[in-house]
Formats: sequence, C-alpha cells, structure tokens
Amino acid sequence: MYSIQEVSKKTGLSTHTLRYYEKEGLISGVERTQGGFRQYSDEDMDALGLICCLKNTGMPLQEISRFVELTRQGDHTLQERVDMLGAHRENVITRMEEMQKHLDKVTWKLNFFTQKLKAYQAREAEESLEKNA
Amino acid sequence: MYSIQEVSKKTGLSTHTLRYYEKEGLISGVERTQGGFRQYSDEDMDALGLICCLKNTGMPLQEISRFVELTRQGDHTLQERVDMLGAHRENVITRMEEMQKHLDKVTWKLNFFTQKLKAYQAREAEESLEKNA
DNA sequence: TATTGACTTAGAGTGAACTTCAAGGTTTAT
DNA sequence: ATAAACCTTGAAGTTCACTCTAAGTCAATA
Repeated sequence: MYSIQEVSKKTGLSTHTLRYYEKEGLISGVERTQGGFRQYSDEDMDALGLICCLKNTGMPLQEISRFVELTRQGDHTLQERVDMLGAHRENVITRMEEMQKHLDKVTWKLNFFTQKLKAYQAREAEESLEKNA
Repeated sequence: MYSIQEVSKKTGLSTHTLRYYEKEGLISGVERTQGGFRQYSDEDMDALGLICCLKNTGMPLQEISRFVELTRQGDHTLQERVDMLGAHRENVITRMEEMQKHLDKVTWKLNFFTQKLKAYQAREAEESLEKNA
C-alpha cells in the first residue's frame, strides 16, 4: 500500500493530479485509512500504469475514463475494450507516421539553416579580414 | 496570391485560426487588397508550411512566434534559429521514442485483452451449449 | 500536549489553442 | 442596385488538463 505522496513519486504525477484523476473517474475504488487518507494498492498502481500509457499516447482523459468504467463493468465489455484499444493503437501509429514526416521537414530546414549559417560566418570572417587590411 | 479561404483549404487551418496566428505573430506582413482583405503570397505559404511542421511536432505557438521574429530580424539570428530547431528536433525524437515505448505497452495490453476475450467467448459458447442440452 | 507537516475537500484560477459572436464593410452575381 | 457570400475587427467563450487556494483534519514527534 502506497500513500499519495509515494504514488506521486513513482508515477511522476502530482498529488493534485492524482486526486483530479480520481474525481474524473480515471481511478476508482482507492482504499482509505481510518483517517481518510488514500492507500493505493498494487492493482491501483497497475491501473495507473496503463492510464499513463494511454495518456502519453494522446488518449483524452474522458476516453480513458470510459475505458476504466468498462473495465469495472466486467468481462462482457471485453469486446468494446478491445475495439477501443485497437482503434487507439491505429490512431497513434498514424500520428507517429505523420510526426515523422513533419520531423523530416524540420530536419531538412535545420540542415538548410546550418548551411546558410556557415556561409554567413564565412562572409563575416572575410569582412573582418578586409577591415583589418 | 491566395484569399484566406484558399489558404484555409490548402493548409487545413480554419480562417479563424489563420487570423489568430497572425495576431499571435506567427505570420507577418500579409498583404491586403484595397478593401482590406488578406492576400497570401507564395512565401507566406512556405512560411505556413514550416509553421505547421513545427506545430504538428509539438512546438508551442509562442516559440514558433519567437522563431518567426528571429527570421524577420535577418541573418545575424541564424545561429539562434539553428539552435532552436536543433533542440526542438532532439525533443521530438525523444518524445517519439517514449511514445513508441508507451505504444508497445498498449499493444501488449491489447493482445492480452484479445486473448481474454477469446476465452470469454469460448466460455459463453459452452454455457449456451449446456443450456440447450 | 503542542506544533509541524502531510492529508482532506470543494471550488476557483491558469494557460494553451482555438472558436464563436457581434457589428459592420467588400465583392460579385443577377 | 441589391442580395448573398465573404471579409474585417475586437472581444468574449470554450475545452482540456491541470494547478492552486482555503479551511480544516490527521499523524508523528519534541
């Protein structure tokens, strides 16, 4: 069992964010101490792991919340969950391919500017020489 | 020369967004007709191309705006521009690698759920058989 | 037992990137 | 010449994902 502080350190999410995620239905059924403090189980940590993966691949929190709710409902939602993950996976792949294309253009531009910079520096050096002649 | 409508179609950005980008300093010096309508030149289109690449690889608009301002200032800002693009490029590569890792985990989870679904469907079929027996 | 520090809640505030609105001016086709 | 379609501006509104505040509660320690 982990305190919210420990979970924050392990996941990199702030304690604020962890409470916010709970409020938004991304995590559910977190146990409490008598005093009302959150106690995260290993299953909660696992769930958080998947949540972070989905979030970091660009799934909106609403959709993650939907996924978590389906999980809670049990095995008869397996088909829908498989569909969701499959569709998300395809989206991510497409986005990454597009990202790569855009990155290639950025790289091209970077090379172009690097060349231009070299020419500029050469011109500057020449001018400096002329001045000192 | 292109009207804002044509540029919108070519770039996929809404006319609203194009005006917004101008206001935020992402595009500058767009010509106008006597009536005050925007007229985008081929150079404007080129600039928009790079802007979209930077945006689509996750550079914040503020930073793009900074880059555009440096470009406007001339060749003595080449070094800084090269540095900016270089740093951005490294960031994108790192993010893409992380994204790939997260995607791998999603794929793994998808396979896991697909297996679980198969087992569930087999169990259901069996139960249906028993009922009809 | 008193104080320090971490925890609780509801709710307000933030920043990024749009998006919509209101009120009006311009172009073009009939 | 007049309607329809398109353009202009400034400003307000929206969505997402946090992030912070205030006022109070709980736990450990000197």
